Amino acid sequence: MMDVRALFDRRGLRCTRQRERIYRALAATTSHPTAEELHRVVQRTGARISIATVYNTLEAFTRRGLARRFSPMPGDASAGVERGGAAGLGACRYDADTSEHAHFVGDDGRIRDVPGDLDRRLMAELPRDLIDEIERRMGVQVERVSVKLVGRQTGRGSAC
Amino acid sequence: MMDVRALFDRRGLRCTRQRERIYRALAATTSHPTAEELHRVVQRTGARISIATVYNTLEAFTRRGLARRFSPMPGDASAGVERGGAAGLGACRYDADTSEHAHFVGDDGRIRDVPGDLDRRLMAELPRDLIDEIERRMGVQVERVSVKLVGRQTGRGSAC
DNA sequence: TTTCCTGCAAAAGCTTTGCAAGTAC
DNA sequence: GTACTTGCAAAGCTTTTGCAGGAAA
Repeated sequence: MMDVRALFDRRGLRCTRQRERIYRALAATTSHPTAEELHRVVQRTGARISIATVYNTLEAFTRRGLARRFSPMPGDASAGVERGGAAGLGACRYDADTSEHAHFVGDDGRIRDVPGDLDRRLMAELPRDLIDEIERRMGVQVERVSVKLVGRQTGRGSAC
Repeated sequence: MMDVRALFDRRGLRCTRQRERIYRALAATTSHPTAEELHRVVQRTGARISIATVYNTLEAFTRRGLARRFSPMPGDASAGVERGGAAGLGACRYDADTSEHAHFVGDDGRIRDVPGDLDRRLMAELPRDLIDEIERRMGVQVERVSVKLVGRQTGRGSAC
């Protein structure tokens, strides 16, 4: 069990029942849930909570670095967006793992983490000097490099 | 001047005045415009066109591989989304360049292409055998690798 | 006790859709 | 002539917001 209160303290967030449950639910899964999904999960634990609070809380988490947010839509493959869904896209997905890691986005829109060791090797292959040159030439400062693999599920896979 | 009609033909799309203008407008810019922006541009050329048609057309283009779509929101930086914007996120952005290329997303939400040569070097650094191993371990087939650089604008830059 | 958070309902924004009229082929 | 497109307005979904009551520190 982790000390969520300390975590919140460090980021200047008040520790409320709702926030704690949301955070625990988010940290307990690797499924990159949507706000709606988290809402359902938290409610099932017997807490009174509104969807607006879930959104507000996730926004707060994201801004304080306690969570990452991903926009809907498999990259731009347009697949995975079954029906006329939301504002055309689906809903944002969230992750309590804020570390730099690669994702695989399948044609069903699901986001899966690339296994840690492969992920690290992938990131390590991106040469720092090339990034430096991009910064110089484009007049920018690169803060994060996001690698997304887009494709299809073909089997069960051996790694989680 | 390009033969848009032939392009459409090859993809099984009827060539209408509206579609042709939308395509030309999209192909003529590197600014990754939104549907709304394209709508304005096309209207300025003196064409009667509705926003719904722009959306429908861009959807058709995206599905037939004539355009790429990007979800709003700088990765997940949450920055760049100034005000309570759209459904919280902004609007999707489009690009007639469907080739595999890296993007830089600034804190203002603007998307810029990484200059061609740097882009190619960056993509080339991703080792095929590592991707292969990811496919094997995860039980997936990787169809595209999307690299996105997230950061801030610091100067004018020397390259477009 | 002061400041922040929650819930509710309403608003906002992007995108899609139903339908009648129009147009490409 | 047939099948696909367009325009319009309305609907749809996700996310934000205003406000009054409640809770954290």
